Amino acid sequence: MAIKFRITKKSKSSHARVGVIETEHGVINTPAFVPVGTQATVKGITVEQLKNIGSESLLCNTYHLYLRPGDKIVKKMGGLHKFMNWDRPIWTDSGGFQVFSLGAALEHGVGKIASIFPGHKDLGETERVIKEKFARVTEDGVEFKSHLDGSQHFFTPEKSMGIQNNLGADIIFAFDECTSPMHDIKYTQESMDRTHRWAKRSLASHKNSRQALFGIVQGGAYKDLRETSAKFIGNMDFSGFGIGGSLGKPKRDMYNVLEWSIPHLPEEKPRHLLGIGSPEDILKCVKMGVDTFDCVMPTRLGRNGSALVARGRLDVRLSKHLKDKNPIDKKCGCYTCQNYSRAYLCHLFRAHEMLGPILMTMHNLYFMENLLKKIRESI
RNA sequence: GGGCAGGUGGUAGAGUGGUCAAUUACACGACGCUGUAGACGUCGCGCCUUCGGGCUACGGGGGUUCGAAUCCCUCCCUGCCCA
Repeated sequence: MAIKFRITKKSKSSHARVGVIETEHGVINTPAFVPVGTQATVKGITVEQLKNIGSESLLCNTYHLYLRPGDKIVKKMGGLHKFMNWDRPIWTDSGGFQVFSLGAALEHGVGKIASIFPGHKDLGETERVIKEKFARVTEDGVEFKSHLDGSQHFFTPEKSMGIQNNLGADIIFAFDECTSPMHDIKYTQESMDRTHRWAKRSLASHKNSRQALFGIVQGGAYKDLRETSAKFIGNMDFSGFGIGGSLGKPKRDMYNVLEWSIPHLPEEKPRHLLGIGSPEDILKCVKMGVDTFDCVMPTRLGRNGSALVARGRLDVRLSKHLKDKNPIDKKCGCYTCQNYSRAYLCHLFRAHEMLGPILMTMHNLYFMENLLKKIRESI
């Protein structure tokens, strides 16, 4: 086993648990938030800053690093840890999400959590988007066009494993297809069955004993499918499990998905909820038994001017902060709040100074780290 | 005093007889962001509106024309050059 997972405490009032994932590059105390560093960097901040914030691991993306600089180069440079100078645990996403974000998501004009229903769309627009679709799914794998130069590529479970092996993360994911909330049950089931076959192939081609492979539960927002998928994937010899794919339309769908899936996953292995990470969601999902989360939200929001605060978000770009001497949050212990006012942050964003996104990213990641720490202590 | 070039919305700067309330950018205002095609995107940005439209606008005034930001006259202002 490339990792060890120890559950140190279980909640009496919920399915929440406290634990530790031990890897070759150190531990991850769970429940944990995993910052996303798609292109071998958490946008805007150094690994030193990330460590000071307290992040114990980060997640990079197979698709992006395969296209640039190329997994072979990363391998030649000594692997991701050495390449990006991060000696703590790293996760890599399998590239399956890009099948979605460059394929169905573009086609349907939605995210993982749909906020619109079909029927309102202009047909001409839809048609055009489909024509320009970047990804095509077949039994063997996914044919896709690079978003960088339009070149053709083909990912299979074996190829994803090979790339992730070259990248050298501690925890890697099986190749899957992330379905859209707009997919009907028929397509979602076909896709899920295919993802199951891909899971077997991923497992079969996974040879590197230093990496832990996580399987991914799919099945959209359909109860039967989620249960089937959780049982199927949960019974396989993975080191942990990711819950991915469409999480439905309204928010409660997502919680249903977890309620349908988690009971079928082995208790003693870690569970990761892919791509979810708003504070409210994490609070609820931990109670349902999720151990780890990765999400671009804190970094993206920060870069775009929104700070996470106890009450929700605070947009420092707003004119009302122009003369505000207060920090984002007086009680926050992060570097940004210890040293800078809202007025200054507001100014940085208006002046398009890069320090703005940097300071805000630091605040938001600290907020998440602090949130998860409090959650761990409260279980 | 003479010559030349100009004066367009918060700013810069298009437009040079009708399709112009006026391209575009910036600024400004608001909203959005959940395994990152995202330090990004969307919307608004003369006034009023029952959202159909109405009204006032391209330095000021006058004129030509069915019609002027666009052509003519005049005044004012700005910049550059010469004295």
